Amino acid sequence: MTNTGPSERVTIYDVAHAARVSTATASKALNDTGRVSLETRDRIKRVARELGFRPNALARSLTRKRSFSVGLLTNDTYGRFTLPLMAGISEGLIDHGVSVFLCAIGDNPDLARIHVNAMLDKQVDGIIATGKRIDKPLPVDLTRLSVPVVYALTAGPSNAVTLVSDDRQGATAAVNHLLAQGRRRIAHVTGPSDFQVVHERASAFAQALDEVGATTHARVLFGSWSEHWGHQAIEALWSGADKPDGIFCGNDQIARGVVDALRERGVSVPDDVSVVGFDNWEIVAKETRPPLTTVDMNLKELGRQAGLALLRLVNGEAVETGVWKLPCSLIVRSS
Amino acid sequence: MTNTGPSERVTIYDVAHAARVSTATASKALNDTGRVSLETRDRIKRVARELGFRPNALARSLTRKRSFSVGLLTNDTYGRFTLPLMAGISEGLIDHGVSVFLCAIGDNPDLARIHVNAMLDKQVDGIIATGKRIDKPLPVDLTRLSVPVVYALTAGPSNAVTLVSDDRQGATAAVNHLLAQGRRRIAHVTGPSDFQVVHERASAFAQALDEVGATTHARVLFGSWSEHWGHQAIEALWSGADKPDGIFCGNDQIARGVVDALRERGVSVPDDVSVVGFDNWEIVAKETRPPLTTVDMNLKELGRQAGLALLRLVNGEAVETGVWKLPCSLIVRSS
DNA sequence: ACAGCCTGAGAAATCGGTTTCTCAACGCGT
DNA sequence: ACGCGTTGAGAAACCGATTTCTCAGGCTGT
Repeated sequence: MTNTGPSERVTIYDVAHAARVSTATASKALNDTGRVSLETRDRIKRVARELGFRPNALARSLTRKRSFSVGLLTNDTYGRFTLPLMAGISEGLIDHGVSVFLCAIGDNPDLARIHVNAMLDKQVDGIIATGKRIDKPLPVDLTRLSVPVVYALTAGPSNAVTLVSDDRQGATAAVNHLLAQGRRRIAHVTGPSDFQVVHERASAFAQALDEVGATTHARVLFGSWSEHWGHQAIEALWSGADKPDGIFCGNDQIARGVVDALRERGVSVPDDVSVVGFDNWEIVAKETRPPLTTVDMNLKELGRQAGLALLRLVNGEAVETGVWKLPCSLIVRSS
Repeated sequence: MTNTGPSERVTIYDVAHAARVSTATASKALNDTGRVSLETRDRIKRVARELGFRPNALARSLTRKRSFSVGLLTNDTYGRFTLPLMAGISEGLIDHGVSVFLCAIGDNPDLARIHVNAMLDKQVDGIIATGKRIDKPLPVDLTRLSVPVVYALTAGPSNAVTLVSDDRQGATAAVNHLLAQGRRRIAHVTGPSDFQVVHERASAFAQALDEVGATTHARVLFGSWSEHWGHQAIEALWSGADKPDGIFCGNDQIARGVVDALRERGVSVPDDVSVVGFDNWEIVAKETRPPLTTVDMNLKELGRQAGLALLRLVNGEAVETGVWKLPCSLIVRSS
């Protein structure tokens, strides 16, 4: 029963011959197109199944002018954002028979160019550009391509579809959670002020406090995206009077630093101070003691939507351009 | 100067027509094959350049029976291993015009089957299977495929090429580093005992100590791959007499927990105790206080080699089967 | 001057499908 | 019995390359 030889692939000619019809009829039968009697259609399908026929996607793509593959460009080397996104894209597209070429281009424009050209040569139906931050574009111009492009978590031109998480809504949910815990002296320890998301989150933070009239104790501290900065911030906050009872952090690493620093000072989380992070990077959030309450950007869903949006563009369907903000979810743990 | 219309692609017919030759001659000229006069060859190449001709890879693949794309299968959802590997594979293959289909299959056999079929339909030249651990296979059988398969960081059949990091060598380097610091009472805090790498590292640990006759104080503690376990292990070690002055950890997360726990006990790292981790997961290792000395598995290089090995198999070249162990590097930081 | 070889180039087949066009056979209404 | 529309199926063109085969013309040797 061993499969001798390199198992020559079964072509549509083999199927047609075995079913005693022409390849034209075979093709029409297998694709449920054209005029073929039900009887013949079934017979051909049965024969195809028996022979284990699998159409050569390359040949099909050549005439259909659809390769059923798309390119995914990323400059995220750690994969912290890319892989969840990728998983979502892949999941959303595999149902439509679409596969994904992944290209990690870093910040190298030449490498990016090479990869984009390779993808275009392979006739990708479209491209998804992803990055780490929404206010910087990838190091390559994708606006003059002959295929549609969708941007996710990276800056795109205004006439394109760009998907991002709704950081404002996420931040609001985080602050409202702190308020619901009865916290009123809330600080925001966040990343570098040249990130657009930093401003969005900070502005939502301020507004949410404003709405309950709790602005008196509101403070925003800008720094870096590191645990180290979380420590420093606590040092600064605890060296003054009016210590906060709630801290909303710009990401989980900062939150991790904040929680660790508080513990080292003997401040109990969440009894004395409640802390909320951002990103739901499980490897950090779950290992923090106590596990971190944080905002999840639903990257997988964002990826799915990006994939489906690209598919609609490929099919020539109308798609609303501009920035799509997808909701974040608050993941409540013990902090 | 705007690009009106969907910019019809330039085909080899256009080039041939513009250069007043047949497509046969054009093809031969552009590929530096066949018999074409130098003069004609140059003219055709010039025309092709002027027209911006880029051959349709699909059409080319159809006759050449080489798609110049390979599939990458992974069950690693966080991308901690996959993305560096991917970057290496991609980097090694792009020079050869080969692109990579990435499929995240998790632990779902059906999904895996679907993706493998999609890749085969798209005529991938080969497949690279990657995972998180070398003693478990992916949830799909790749042994009866019509294309070559290379395994990286996952279990493969013995007659295939499997690339893994040389954990024994890496662990030896780690222990020797501790010994070079003058440490003699060394413990090994590592992951679950049902991981093969855990045994390899532990065995290398024991052997390295044996060679300098320092086995008296050698202890191996098995646990989980978490920071939490690092804390617990320190608690256990410090509750007895004969506390270690050097700790080799099974991964960076454990090491992170160990270092944090030591700091909380007022034990100085590295003055009182030296700690070495494993993985060089920078996001953990660099943020540990002090930054972690750790073993890097050189995953990018491993990926590059996996890609090149696959390419050789695709080209029908002889490749030594079995397990290839690639060296690890010790990254010395301050711990 | 003629057979034989080499060179450069094109015609045509091919890869594995899809799609358009054509056509024979059949049913139906009158 | 005749015209007409419908149906099922095949022949052939096509997608965009590569590759084999063929052949005219020039060169060489005797």
